[in-house]
Amino acid sequence: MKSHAGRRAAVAGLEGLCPRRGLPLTVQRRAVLEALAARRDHPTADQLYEDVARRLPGISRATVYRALEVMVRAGVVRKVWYAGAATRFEVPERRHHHLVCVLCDAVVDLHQPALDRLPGPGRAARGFRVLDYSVQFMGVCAQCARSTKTPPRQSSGRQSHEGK
Amino acid sequence: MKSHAGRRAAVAGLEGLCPRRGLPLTVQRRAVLEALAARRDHPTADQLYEDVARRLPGISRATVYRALEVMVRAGVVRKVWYAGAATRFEVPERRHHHLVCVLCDAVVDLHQPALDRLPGPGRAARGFRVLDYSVQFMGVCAQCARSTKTPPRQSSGRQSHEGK
DNA sequence: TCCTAATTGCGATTTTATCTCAAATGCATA
DNA sequence: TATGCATTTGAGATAAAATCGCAATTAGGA
Repeated sequence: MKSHAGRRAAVAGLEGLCPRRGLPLTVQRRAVLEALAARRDHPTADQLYEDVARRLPGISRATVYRALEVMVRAGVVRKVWYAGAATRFEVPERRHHHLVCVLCDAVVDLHQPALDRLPGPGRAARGFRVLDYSVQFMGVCAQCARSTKTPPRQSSGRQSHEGK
Repeated sequence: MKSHAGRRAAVAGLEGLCPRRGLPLTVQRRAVLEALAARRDHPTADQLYEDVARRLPGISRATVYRALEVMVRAGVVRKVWYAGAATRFEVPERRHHHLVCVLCDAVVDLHQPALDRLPGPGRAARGFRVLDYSVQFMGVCAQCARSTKTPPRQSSGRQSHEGK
């Protein structure tokens, strides 16, 4: 039965899940990734759980959450618009941008004049009234780069200072 | 001096809280805003509650949450990196950007080739390894613009200061 | 100062995310 | 193809974050 697994056009990035020993590709993880790829919006973990549970009855909610975390660290999946478990706030002042660490979720302000006058969203955003914008750079902060024990690639992160 | 905020006394945007009847400026709201302005990071609602409770013992957690919501809608405060109460995910594909409605938190993808080759964060981001970036346009979606025409409670909705 | 609408505080409730640990599974190796 | 072992899964409890309803209080215009 696994011989026809590729029939579904192997979801991009799946192979990245197993760079070496340590990140097994389970049916649950595959199902979560396929469920995510099948949507065109930005589903929450719970929405994905609903989707996956339809194909894999009995799957645990925790498994979906864990699968997403693993895949985020492997770079296969990305968090959209998120900063840890809680919403964060700021007072809008002069234009600034954000550096976001994909490993520890830290958000740091960045002032970069070269980015302060970008073109607008264009006609594709008809009906959307733009009030402001900012650029988000996703990457790995210096601290995480250090605490990550020489990763074989750019994946396989470790949770060392994940708390709050 | 008035063009740019940074003062502890007159917190920028506070006057925007009372565009007309309907958004009273309470001591609690002022305290929340001042607590937020006093920080240089991006605190959570709970962190702000801790800060405010030091000056206003007895203030309710719910009040802090509500004050933040009101101020977000008034444009005095902004949510950083947030999409409703839950984290959202996506499979990273070709470069795209996001339109984010500050009223309903909807996130819509936007493809805009003019934004696909922006300059990097520069030297200010020393030590930060950039993996990807995207532009977030904050504003009001068409749906919310319609339903906010003559709001029963929040009158004018917000003041525009786009070129800030 | 008076009056009215809006806000506050409190506690309960909902939503979202994480944890523990025995049992099951993936996968490298032979 | 079978075997061994580290890793993952499932289930429910638990923690964390956010919201809700209502009576008492307060802000702000007249």
